[in-house]
Amino acid sequence: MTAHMTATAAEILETPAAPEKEQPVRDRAQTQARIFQAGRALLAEGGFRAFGVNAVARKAGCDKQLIYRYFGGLDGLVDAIGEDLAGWVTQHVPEDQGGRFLLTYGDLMERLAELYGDALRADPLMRRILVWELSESSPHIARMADARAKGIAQWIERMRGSLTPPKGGDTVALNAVVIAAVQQLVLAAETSGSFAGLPLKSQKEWARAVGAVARMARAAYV
Amino acid sequence: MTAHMTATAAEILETPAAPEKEQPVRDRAQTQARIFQAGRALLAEGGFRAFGVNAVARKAGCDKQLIYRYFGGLDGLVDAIGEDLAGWVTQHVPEDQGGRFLLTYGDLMERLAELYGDALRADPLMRRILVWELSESSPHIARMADARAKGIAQWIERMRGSLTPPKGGDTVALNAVVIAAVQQLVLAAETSGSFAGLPLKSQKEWARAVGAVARMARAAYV
DNA sequence: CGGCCTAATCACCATCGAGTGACTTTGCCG
DNA sequence: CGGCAAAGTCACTCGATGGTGATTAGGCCG
Repeated sequence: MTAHMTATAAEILETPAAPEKEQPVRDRAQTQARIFQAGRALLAEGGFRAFGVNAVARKAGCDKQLIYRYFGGLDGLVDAIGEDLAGWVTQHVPEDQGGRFLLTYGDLMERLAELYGDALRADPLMRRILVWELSESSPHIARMADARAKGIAQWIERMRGSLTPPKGGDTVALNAVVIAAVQQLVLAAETSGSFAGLPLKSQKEWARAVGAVARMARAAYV
Repeated sequence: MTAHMTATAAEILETPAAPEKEQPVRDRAQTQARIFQAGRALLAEGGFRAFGVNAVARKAGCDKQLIYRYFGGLDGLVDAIGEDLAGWVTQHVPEDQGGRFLLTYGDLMERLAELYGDALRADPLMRRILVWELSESSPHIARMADARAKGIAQWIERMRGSLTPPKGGDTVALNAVVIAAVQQLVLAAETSGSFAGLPLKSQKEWARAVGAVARMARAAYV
């Protein structure tokens, strides 16, 4: 609720969560980081259902009161986690060409689909947050979604280089569709292991899905 | 948990939820239907977060004990709702051609995307359940997802008539991608009102999104 | 050494959730 | 009319939750 005590994500992450000492006692920054990481872990493992003051405190191995003191409550903690994830796209979706030439705008989008999918599949926390976004709307969540949208836009901006988008195509909409498909498939893969009859468990199966997305992307961009 | 008392969805729906009498007292079928509808409504309105024995009983205007008696608990109620939704695709996604000719397989998929999107946008309950599917995996939920996948497959089967799928294309994967995109966009539209920079609030904005999906579908199927 | 600021914990509250057993009411049928 | 099974309600336990005020414990500095 109140944010007067809230520490920025950057401050917290300076201390690298210190796995060396279990209870270094009396180190505020350390404790703060422990709470922060506990929150992340809890969210990543159990989703927002398992996410609560008591649970976080238990996992962090400290009193829940400290969550209120250092983060101004659960909301503050969520904000901190969200802030930390603001630059997620730029941090987790690489900007290389994987040794291949991106000749058309379609190639570019194909590559984005591939990389975005991989990044998402490697990050349980982000997946949980995406589901969270779908299940309720709140200020924090909206901000995260916005940041991600901007990140994707920037990625495209930087990656496309001299490639020009197709003349008649509605690139914003087409991009959104590609990203949407990838996202839904990744999320569905986790819980149900398949989507609309398409199995999505093994790496090979995932490759098949990505292939389909790629085909559509390339085809759509003239 | 136990299912010995569980009534089938069909049985329940025979009684059309009787909005005429508020408290018809002492009518088991009626009460059962009230509980059933309360569960549906609660799920549709508040999602699975607001879904619980107490809440359902409150909404149904009866004692929660009856939920245990008539449905064998919350799980049983969920099962009943799920059963009722088993034929959702066939019931809610129409099988007409909207007065237009489906000349290619791509046209067919375009039409499916359109109709599936509309059906989903008109059904809050189904949307909630889709999100639910993404946030946890349970037997009920898996069954519902399977039923939906089958429904979609049947829809295509019946609609395609003499149209033949493209030779080289992986239709299963391509279809899954199209459906995935639509689904993700609909779900995102509800909570955040946009997706990856594409606004999704008004009907016009939605049409834009559908247009993009359609373009990709048509392009992908040769 | 002693005080003091602060990290951290303890003890507690109200509330809500699932779940259960005992109870009361009602309609029906002999 | 009497009883009996079914429909429905009540009252409670138990555990977990979010949230708060008072209290303890520890390091640092004069």
